[in-house]
Amino acid sequence: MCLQRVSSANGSEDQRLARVIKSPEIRSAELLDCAQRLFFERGYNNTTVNDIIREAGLSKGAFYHYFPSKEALLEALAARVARESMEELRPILDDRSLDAVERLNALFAGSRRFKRELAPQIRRTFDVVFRPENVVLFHRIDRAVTEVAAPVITEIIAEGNRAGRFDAPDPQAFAEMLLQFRLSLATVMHRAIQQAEAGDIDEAVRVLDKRLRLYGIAVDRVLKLPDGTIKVAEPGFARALLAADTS
Amino acid sequence: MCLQRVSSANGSEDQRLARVIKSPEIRSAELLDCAQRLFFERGYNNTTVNDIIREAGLSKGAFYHYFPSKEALLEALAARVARESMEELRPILDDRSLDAVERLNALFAGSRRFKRELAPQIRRTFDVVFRPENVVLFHRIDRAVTEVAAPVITEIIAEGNRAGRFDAPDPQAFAEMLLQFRLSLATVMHRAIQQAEAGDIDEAVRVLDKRLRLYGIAVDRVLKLPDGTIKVAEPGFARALLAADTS
DNA sequence: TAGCATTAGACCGACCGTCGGTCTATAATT
DNA sequence: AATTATAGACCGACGGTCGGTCTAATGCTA
Repeated sequence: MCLQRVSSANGSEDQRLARVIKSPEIRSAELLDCAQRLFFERGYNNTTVNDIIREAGLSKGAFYHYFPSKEALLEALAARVARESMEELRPILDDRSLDAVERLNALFAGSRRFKRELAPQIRRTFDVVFRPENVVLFHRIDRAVTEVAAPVITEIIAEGNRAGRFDAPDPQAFAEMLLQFRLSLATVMHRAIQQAEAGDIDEAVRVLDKRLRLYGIAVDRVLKLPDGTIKVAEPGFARALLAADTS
Repeated sequence: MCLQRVSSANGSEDQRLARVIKSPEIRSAELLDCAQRLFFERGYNNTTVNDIIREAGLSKGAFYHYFPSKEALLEALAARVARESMEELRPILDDRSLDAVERLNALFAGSRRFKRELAPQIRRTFDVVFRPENVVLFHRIDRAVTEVAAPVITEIIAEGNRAGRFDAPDPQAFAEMLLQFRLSLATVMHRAIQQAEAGDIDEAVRVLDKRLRLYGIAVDRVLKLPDGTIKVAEPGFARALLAADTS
């Protein structure tokens, strides 16, 4: 899909790019694909526009035909990532049989399942994205995710309030605060990944697992639920993520 | 303090910078001063090293004699800001007469007082630092502040636990989570400032004030305190900040 | 309807300006 | 003499621009 180079008519190696015309949707999707791979591998600042177009097999001009700037590409990528992860969880949001607590738990469970399935890739990505020098990348994706998730969480909290399960004075404000809260895991996650990579997997698993449980308790408390109601941790999850083979 | 230009020995105007030698402490402090002003005015990415040395009145070579990179300068600046704001609150931390709840409230009150005193400047700075394109600046300062504040908050929580006022399973983890929590105010703050600048001061004040109260409640709940125990909001504070004359 | 002209816009890549960072020379200090 | 602090010319990388090319679809003519 990436990196096409064409030999010229005379059969000798030709360094020039062939002019290949594709539909704009395909092209921009390909650019996003390449950008995603590279950004998640080396970070935003460490990926040049030239890297991207080399991988995608098209020219500078073409790139700037599709995106007004490198920044804009990042923005578009963040939006796509946010949209896709939302779609991943769609079934849970549409399930009419769940009450607010069950729905929150199902959302956490869903994103755990997703992470387990793609454990090696996720771990590598986290390892890059949570690095301090990659804040820009991290922050843009976070903003995009928050944007799509906030209304959804707000609605769940409002529903929980109506059912008398939650006691959240202001669903929207609480949704925003809870979403902010999840970022406290980024640092912990990054530390754990580093530690695991350094060889101390057991300790890393222990710490991460504990923090996931504490995070769940904090969420419980903010919503006035009994400690342990919201389940963020899960036996074996931390280990599955941290011990994933990323070679 | 910034921008000195010197006429040469022959009395004629000399465009070259004179070689002025100062003690390293002074020099690096001056560089940090200039950097702080510029970063807080235009952001990190929008301030070039040349801008800084022009303002500070010294050469490229001298700059790189003191700091190995622009990044390192930012790091040092963040550390200084964190250290200074900590010193500002030192009296409260040293006050042996306060219990844990009182100490937390005193810390919030102290940082409110600080912000009120410097309202115009603080508001302008927030307006810049909370902008999405300035995440790097924001994040570095946040990290530095978190680093110095975490042990302090951990100790307060532990003390509150011992006194039976808090119920926080893991003081350190809870300290880190609570510190993370404060970032939820950044977005709100930024929105409010924008709104105030757009003219709708009353609405901005109302929103910010409400969010400060809700933030306090969230903190209460995480620590298992009755709603309203921790006072983050204060009558007139939001207005003092948002209506400050920044012209 | 075959053949030609026109046009939109996808695409190319040389080039440019900016900016972080380096290097050599030199002035002051010890 | 050696070391430290400075100056500022210079470098290379990188994001972004610009003039122009190529192609496929559309319109027009005979």
